[in-house]
Amino acid sequence: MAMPKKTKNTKKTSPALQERSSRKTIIDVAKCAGVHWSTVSRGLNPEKRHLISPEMIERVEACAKKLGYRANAMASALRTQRSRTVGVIISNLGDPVHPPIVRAIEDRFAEIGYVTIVGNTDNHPLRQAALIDRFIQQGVEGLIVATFERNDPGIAACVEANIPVVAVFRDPESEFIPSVRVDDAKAMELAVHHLAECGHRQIAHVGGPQNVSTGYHRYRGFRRACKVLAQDGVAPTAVFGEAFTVEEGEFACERLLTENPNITAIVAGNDMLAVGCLRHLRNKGISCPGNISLVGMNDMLFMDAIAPALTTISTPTAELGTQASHILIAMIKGTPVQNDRIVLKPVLLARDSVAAIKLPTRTRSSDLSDAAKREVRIRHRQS
Amino acid sequence: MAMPKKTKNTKKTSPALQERSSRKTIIDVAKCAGVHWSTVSRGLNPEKRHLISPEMIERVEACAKKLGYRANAMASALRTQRSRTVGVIISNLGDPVHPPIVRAIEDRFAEIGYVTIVGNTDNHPLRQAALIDRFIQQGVEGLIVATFERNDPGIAACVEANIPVVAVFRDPESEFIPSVRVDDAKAMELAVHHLAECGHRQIAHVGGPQNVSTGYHRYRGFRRACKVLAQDGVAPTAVFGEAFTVEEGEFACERLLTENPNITAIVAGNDMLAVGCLRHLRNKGISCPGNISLVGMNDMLFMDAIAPALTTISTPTAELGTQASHILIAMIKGTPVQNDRIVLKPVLLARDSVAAIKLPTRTRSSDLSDAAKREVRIRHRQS
DNA sequence: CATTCCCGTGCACACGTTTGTCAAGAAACT
DNA sequence: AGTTTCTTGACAAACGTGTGCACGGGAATG
Repeated sequence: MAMPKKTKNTKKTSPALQERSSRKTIIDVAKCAGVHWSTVSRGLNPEKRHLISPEMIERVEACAKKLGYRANAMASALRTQRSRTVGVIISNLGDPVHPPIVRAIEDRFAEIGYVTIVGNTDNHPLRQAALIDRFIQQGVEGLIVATFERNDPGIAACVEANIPVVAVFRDPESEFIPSVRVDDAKAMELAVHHLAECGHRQIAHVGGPQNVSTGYHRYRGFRRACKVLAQDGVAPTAVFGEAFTVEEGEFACERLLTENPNITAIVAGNDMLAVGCLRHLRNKGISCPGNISLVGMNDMLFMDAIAPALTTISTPTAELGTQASHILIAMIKGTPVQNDRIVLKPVLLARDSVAAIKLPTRTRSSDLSDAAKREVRIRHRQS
Repeated sequence: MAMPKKTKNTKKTSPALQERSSRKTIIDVAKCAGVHWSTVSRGLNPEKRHLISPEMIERVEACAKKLGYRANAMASALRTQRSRTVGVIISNLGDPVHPPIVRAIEDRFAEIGYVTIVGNTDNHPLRQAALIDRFIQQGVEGLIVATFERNDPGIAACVEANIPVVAVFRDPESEFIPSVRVDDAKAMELAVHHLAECGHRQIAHVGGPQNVSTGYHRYRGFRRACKVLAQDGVAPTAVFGEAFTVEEGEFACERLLTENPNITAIVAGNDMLAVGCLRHLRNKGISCPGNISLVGMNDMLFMDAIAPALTTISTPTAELGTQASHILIAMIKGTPVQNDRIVLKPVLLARDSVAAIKLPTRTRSSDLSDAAKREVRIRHRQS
């Protein structure tokens, strides 16, 4: 056979590869400009551009634009080991609390030319594990995780893979993981104090799952606040939903009211649960705030438009995402991060779902209102 | 053997590269299993696995697991020209219509091992262009875009780059771009007919921007429906917001009512605009539905919980995302796609923001209710 | 004018995979 | 037993880019 043994540049590549080869490479640009492609690489890279003469840069850029050249991010990532990609893991984009967080993260990383990939776990631990795996495999430079449970085993996989991770919205209670969250316990204290000020004494908590830090800390904050006010006759009760959903709130509220028909106020662990409570109350013909007052948490979108406008604790979701991004960016750059345990302050938004009731005997709301009152802003959402 | 002349694998790589080198490669696995790395590659690749003996596969897999090997997606993508990545472009994740769409897309692509990257444009055309550019550069295999305007120039960049694109939620009016959307005109017809049935004759449209297909088609549908019912005395009016936001709805509603104080019903182009209208009405002390009835569109989350519960046209957002994903997956695989112009049916959800008013003279609601009535489902959201 | 220095460019290797080709060994058939 | 067929693993060439190193030429200096 007359075939030479060195048949390198023949059509060895599979047909599938050729199809998309319309994409221009650095070599095409070099050919167009009549220079070596390494020169093109430097001319197009802002950090190495100073090595190249200005007119050469101009020539290269002109050719690149003419050919519609776009650098191949995969090749670049492979060579530099930097994918310019971060991952965000949440339980469910459909939950209105998450989109603002993700939005803020995407914004911050877009600013530095990074791309954001998202994944939903629906609170399945193994789906979370699979997601983290896929993202690491994909080469993410960092991860922002909103689904960590307390002492989550999934954390191990991340630190083992030596990839920067920050927890947002939850407290992983791990010394290795920076976190950004709101002061959940404080939030519940605000709610309880507000209700006590309004004369409520039989206060119940409709909480979320206790294996996630938000549910746990909020319940603790609720109990602590009640204990502080025990001298005033504040008596706590609590039921828990299996998840932070409207349905679970509805069920939990039903259980609560059958077991404790005499409560006058509910602190929900979440606006979702609060909406569930509201639905149950409406179904049973119980007036809110006429018969029972209700406080939610997070101030999700439209919580000021529902009936009754929900008194709730606002959570700065966008700020959460922004702060988490700042930390992660610092970690990626290798910059030392000064404060990696950020706890934001919650604010009570007094609206229409809480009513004052007549105090039974002595009135001593004055001394407990002192500290609490400063935290309260009576305002409706403007934006 | 003492020092071969081949000293290639010396420490030539920059220190930055070495840091992360804790990551195991296919070579580590091969060394562990005592075979050539090509064998490892095939043993781990389901499609080529049949070329390898079962016990060898087992050995390779054991080593891979032992070392915690994760294939480098970037290298794989570079070699195969397939990144297993898709991009989703929306205007704003903070708009409650979008998250369910994105969620559905992420789900569908996760099923086939793909990763989803998202980007927000805030309706800036150049930000959209930049985003498309970044995504293509990133090597996405396909794009789902929810921000195309009518005859959007950004489409050109996509088809030129020879990358599959499908438009969702909007109609790009381009022959090259498959699309999945709801029948906007039909939706407005449902609304107008419903109002007419309830006795309304002075019906106004608070519409969105006319350069986006949704705003445009909804206005056209509104006008068409009014024209059909002109014999019954239905008179149309219209004002437009600059964007689909609550604020724009508020302003538009104000303009509408100062210019046309005698209207009795409003068809909003969007639930956001509807909520804006509601806010203006409340501020002015105008009762809804007492004085003015209101119909929204999309049935965003909590639209059944606001006051009054909003009568609106439901949009199957998740279905939108799912259908778009199916089309895009087919395009990526190269499978011919049978129907690439999907138009889903809207459904009217009658709730509390529409009230019947006494008809002025002759009552002939019977004949126009025949066709319309079948489309109406009186139900409140269950989930 | 000769030497030194520096600036700009070209060369070649490496990043970690996938995959066409091929040689060697086992099995099966004549 | 010899030959063919089949199985299995090894080899090496890419994918497109970044970057250390070497080299060439012009300017500056003695």
